[in-house]
Amino acid sequence: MLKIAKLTDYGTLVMTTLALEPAACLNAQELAARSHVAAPTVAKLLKLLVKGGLVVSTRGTHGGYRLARGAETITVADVVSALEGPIAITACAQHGGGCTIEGSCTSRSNWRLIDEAVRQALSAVTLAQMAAPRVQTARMYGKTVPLHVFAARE
Amino acid sequence: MLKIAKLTDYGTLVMTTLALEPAACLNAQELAARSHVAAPTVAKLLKLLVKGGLVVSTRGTHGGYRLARGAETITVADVVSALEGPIAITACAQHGGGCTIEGSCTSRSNWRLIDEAVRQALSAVTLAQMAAPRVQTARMYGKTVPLHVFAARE
DNA sequence: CGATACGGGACCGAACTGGTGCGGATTATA
DNA sequence: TATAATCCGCACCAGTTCGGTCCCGTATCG
Repeated sequence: MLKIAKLTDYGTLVMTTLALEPAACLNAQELAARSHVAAPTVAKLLKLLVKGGLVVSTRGTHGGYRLARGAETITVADVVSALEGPIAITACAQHGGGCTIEGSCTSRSNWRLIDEAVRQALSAVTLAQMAAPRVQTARMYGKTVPLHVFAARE
Repeated sequence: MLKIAKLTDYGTLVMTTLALEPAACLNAQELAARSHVAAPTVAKLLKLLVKGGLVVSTRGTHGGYRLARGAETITVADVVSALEGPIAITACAQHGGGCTIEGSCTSRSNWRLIDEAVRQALSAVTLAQMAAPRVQTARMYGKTVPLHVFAARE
């Protein structure tokens, strides 16, 4: 558990695909084919990524998407934030609401430290690094995850 | 987002409560009162924590719970693992299933590094540290979270 | 024997997630 | 100017998960 959403996982996949061809303007369909993610899902992701300012879109006949910045300047934390909102392990870290039960709340401040550590871990890896091929037989998704998305797609 | 389950949050609260009184054998009701978490929820949490080997239980009339080890040797990662299962940011990290699409899977190995970093972040903080009071007005939960659990419980 | 308290389930409603579809806006090309 | 390609912003749906509650069995102490 404590895992990122599957969509976010797909999102990084799409982003790395995009990072491999910085100059080109790839449309949603093309990105779907290259990343092996279902086309409608890719489209949905791209909208969010545009909204987050990570990719820029071009409309029209030969429109498509490309990274807004260099792949070295985009971190995994950026992608996660764009797709899932601000990174906050605990619910209380954001929206400083009411509920100031200081007495039973001594541990809360420590959560923020953990929060920060996790955020740094995600910020430490850039898209460029993620896109770099590694000589290793990476396995993907066990039985609990729909394989059909990746298997047998052309 | 990317947040731990609310139950896990409560779990750490209960654990720190337990850590404050290592010698005593507190029952579920007492722990609920002290941690300001609903009693049935506390009971549920404790079952999982016992199963995870973090607390030991005593049955009978004056039964209750106490930490299985010293508070300095129990980390937040332990609690999270006990309540949410193994810590794995990405779904593919666990159950090495099929789906060996090496080509489109180059980024997978990098996820494991991030995974490890997050795990270390959670392992770095012990229960003893979480229980240590801090002179700071910690705020808890914004509008999106049920306050009634904490507010007005005697 | 009886009261107390843990243990392991089943259970339910609400919220979220992944995934799909459709009408509208924008741009290049013929 | 007309047409086709493409992005955009929703609304929608089914499945799953999550938080939370309840019940009954079992163990221990007095």
